Amino acid sequence: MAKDRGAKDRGATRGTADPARSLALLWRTREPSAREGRTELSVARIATAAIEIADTEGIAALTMRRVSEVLGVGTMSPYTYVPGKSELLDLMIDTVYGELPAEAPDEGDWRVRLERVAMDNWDLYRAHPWLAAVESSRPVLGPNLLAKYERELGALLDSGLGDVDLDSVLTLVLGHVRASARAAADIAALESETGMTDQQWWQAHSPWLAGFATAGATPNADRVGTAAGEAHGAAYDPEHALRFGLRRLLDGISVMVEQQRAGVLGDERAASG
Amino acid sequence: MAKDRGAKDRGATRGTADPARSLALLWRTREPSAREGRTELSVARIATAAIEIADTEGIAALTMRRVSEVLGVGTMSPYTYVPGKSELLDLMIDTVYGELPAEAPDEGDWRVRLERVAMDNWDLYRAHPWLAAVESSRPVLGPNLLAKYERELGALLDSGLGDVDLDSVLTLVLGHVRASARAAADIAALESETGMTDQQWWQAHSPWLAGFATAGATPNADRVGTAAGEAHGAAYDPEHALRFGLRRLLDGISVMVEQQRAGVLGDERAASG
DNA sequence: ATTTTGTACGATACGATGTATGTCCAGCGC
DNA sequence: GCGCTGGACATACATCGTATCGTACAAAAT
Repeated sequence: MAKDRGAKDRGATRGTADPARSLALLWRTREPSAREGRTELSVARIATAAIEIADTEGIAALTMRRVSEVLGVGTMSPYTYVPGKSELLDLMIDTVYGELPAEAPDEGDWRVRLERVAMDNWDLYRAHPWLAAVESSRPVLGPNLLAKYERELGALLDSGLGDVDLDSVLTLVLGHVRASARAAADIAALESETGMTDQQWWQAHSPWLAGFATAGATPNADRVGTAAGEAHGAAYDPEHALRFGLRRLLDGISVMVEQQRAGVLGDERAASG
Repeated sequence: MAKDRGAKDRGATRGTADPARSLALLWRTREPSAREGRTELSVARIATAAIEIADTEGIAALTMRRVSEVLGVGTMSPYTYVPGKSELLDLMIDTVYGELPAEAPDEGDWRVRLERVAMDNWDLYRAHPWLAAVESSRPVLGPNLLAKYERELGALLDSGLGDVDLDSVLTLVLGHVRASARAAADIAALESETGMTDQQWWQAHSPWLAGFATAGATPNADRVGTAAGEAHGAAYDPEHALRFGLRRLLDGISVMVEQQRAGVLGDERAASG
């Protein structure tokens, strides 16, 4: 009974488990059931149901019991096809990557293409808000993630950057998109949980705050906070944060690309490591 | 028994709960126990213990039972001082903000100062890796967060940017630092859980991957992935990602600052909203 | 046609977790 | 002395992931 647990369970919202099993799952090593008995379930059906739940009810509602319920089977039945919840998350992730455009953007220069790549990712996050919260820093390299990486690198080849910088640039931009998407998903989740808009929330609590804080002690915060709040209609506007940050990033990357072309840039990593 | 749960519990690792209670907690509305009976516990002692646990054992190990155990009291005793786990997280967050430097950086121009602000935040995340994972998009404005915001804005005043852009710039840079810190904490957690370095992990699983993937189908990914892995000694190097991204961001922000000074920049938000 | 076998599926149960609830007890004012 | 108040705690419950083991049925073997 309950043999060597202890390191398990905690992977609840963490998309990474035994990678060999996840890899086998993602690349569909398992033959589609040699004996062909009664096969109500399948890896694909389970993944689809799980994605549906996470999309519509939020990642917190994604429990194995709920998945089973949606599929109309017993609680433990999905475990025949999927080793555990972590592997299921890995599977969900690689599955939705498959919804990205199949071709690398080919119009414009690297800057136009990179912006396009960023917005494609943004759109995917909007379609599957749980994705940003669940991606791991040690991703399981499924077929669709591999294809995604290949495609996105392809969009940057004409920048003239070296391979290492190529990876750094892509990681940086996609990291920004992911962070914005995470924030957006957080806000949406909070709004549906609390039944209050961000704006309503701040309005409801600023009187409290005013009561506690010493008046005039934080002039910059008061002034800038108010200005930002009014400009965005909220304390934080994810869509604005995305575009604002993307513009600064692309400008900053342009500086690097031009330095590189002018031969000015030595080996930058030597100075930063 | 267990009346209207359902919207509770899920706040497990989410640092936001009933904000009025959190605010009252953070600003210490509650008098320090008028009756002075046997007072073993206090809000401060609970917060300190919780931070200690999260620092040394990871945020996943932070349970109410563990907190009570460390304090040497019964499981439910902390609830006398703290309404719930979410509020405790809010309290922990504002408490560690208090460890940041008390004064705004005053050497150099805005760029030097902003970089300093970024690195101060980075250092805080290194000291408390759980922080990056727990900060909410709807933060509870405790005294230390308010002071932090005031101080960080002060470092940027000489940039000549307008109030709204000031907030956007700060949010952008701190978001990058936080994302890097989150990634670093993720990696560290994975390494201690799995007992494997990122590098070891990739080396152990690249044979698997090679077996699945079609050889030669993804040349860019293969080449760039290998190059990046060798350059950083891992698939992802958080410290490098932090510095690389910070440089691009500061370059990009410089472009904006100079455009602003030259009067070139109209109202950017009109075009992006 | 009958037996065997392997696998899909499910019922039950366990440990972990947040926290509601009711109780006990120490110290205070009277 | 006596009741009151507020701090501390033991117990219990719902929910979650999942280990374990039993059942039923289709394909294979006879």
